[in-house]
Amino acid sequence: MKNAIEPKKRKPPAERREEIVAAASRLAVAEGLERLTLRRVAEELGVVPGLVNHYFPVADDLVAAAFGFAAAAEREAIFRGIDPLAPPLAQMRYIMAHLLDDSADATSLLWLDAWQATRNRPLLRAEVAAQMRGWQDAMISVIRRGVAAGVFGVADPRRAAMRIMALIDGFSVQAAMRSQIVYDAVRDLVFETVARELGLPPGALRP
Amino acid sequence: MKNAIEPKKRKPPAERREEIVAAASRLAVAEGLERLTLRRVAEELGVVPGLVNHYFPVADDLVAAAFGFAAAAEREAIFRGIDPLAPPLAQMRYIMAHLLDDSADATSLLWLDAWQATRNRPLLRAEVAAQMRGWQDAMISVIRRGVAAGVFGVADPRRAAMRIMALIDGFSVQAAMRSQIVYDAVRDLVFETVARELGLPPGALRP
DNA sequence: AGCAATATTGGTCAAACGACCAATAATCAG
DNA sequence: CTGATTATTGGTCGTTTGACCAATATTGCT
Repeated sequence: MKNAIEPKKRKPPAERREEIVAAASRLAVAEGLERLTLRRVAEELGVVPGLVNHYFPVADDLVAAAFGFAAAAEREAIFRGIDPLAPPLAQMRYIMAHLLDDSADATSLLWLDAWQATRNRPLLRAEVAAQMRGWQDAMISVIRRGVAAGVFGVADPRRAAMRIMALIDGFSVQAAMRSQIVYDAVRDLVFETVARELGLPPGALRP
Repeated sequence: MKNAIEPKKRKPPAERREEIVAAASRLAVAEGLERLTLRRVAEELGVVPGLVNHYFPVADDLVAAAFGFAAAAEREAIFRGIDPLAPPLAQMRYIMAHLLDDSADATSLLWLDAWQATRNRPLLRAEVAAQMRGWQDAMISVIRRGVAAGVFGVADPRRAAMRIMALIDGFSVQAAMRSQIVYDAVRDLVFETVARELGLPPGALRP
């Protein structure tokens, strides 16, 4: 019984690092990138601030990693829920439903934080750009499948995906203002415009 | 010659207050809302930080006022440049050209800052909401004029304005990422979609 | 002219932050 | 088993921030 309060435990570096990023990601989603500090992450894990600083000598690295973790996790969760055997229209409807869900609020705020913070954090900007590319690639492949199946009338899947993502970005801004009236109206706009972009009838994507 | 360096001058409170807000607005546009602090504003004006604090005992008030000033100034500058005798289509094309101009970068970044900062600043959120309403109202009246003249095919001007503004918000996000390729593609999307929203041919608004 | 009001100064204060560092102890290689 | 490595601790340091305050000087009112 050397230390009755807390035995000093040591974890393999890779595991500890992942643990830190996960905690930081949780904090980022819950309270925003602004409040993501070394001290808060350390407190969340029950370790000393210096330890977090040991793994992330530059704080911006941690912010970028936390955002990347959260964004990738959410994207993968959505795409993991897709039935690969479902028709492309159903797949697209599933994606849109989750992106424009009421529960997407926290994610929208996180993205908004990230876009703003890229202004002064080059590392975060690279990570945000990478995550946006990840979304775009995923969207492109879904569109391609729809085109191959003959249900989407799209000439250039890549450009269509870019336009759809831009629309959803605009939706995130509205979500941040928390005006339910605007929120619903813009959601309708996104559903309609995306449907039109894919050569579908106006209500084809609405849940 | 009591003080050879700087004579202590006193200005009428209203004028001084306006001077402070103007300086803060300048700073907000140039460096972002993040770097808008009492000290920087004071330095910009050549006064002591305590003086700024005297006029704005709560710093959030100054941030909200600075954003409101900048946003209102830009909006009024655009609408003042509109020829009231020009046909509605030309008016709309003028507005869109200025909103999606390359020089709109600084403004886009300011709005992005503001949207993000509403998360923790209720006063700023109210100001942002007010400015968004201002834009929406201005847009509605232009649309109404076009509808009255029979050149815009719009059923509900209010909803059309909301949708158009949401599209432009999405464009601001892309502008913040500074990827020229995406930037141009999204600009095309906005031009096309707004034209479609107003019942115009696809290229009607492109400059 | 004299007085009240207050704009303006100059300074302090505590809080929070990232960065840094020496000391300790757990882990692993030889 | 022994020594090298390094994860982890606990603490300091300088910076920046918003807030606060007493003292002073200017303005406006009577």
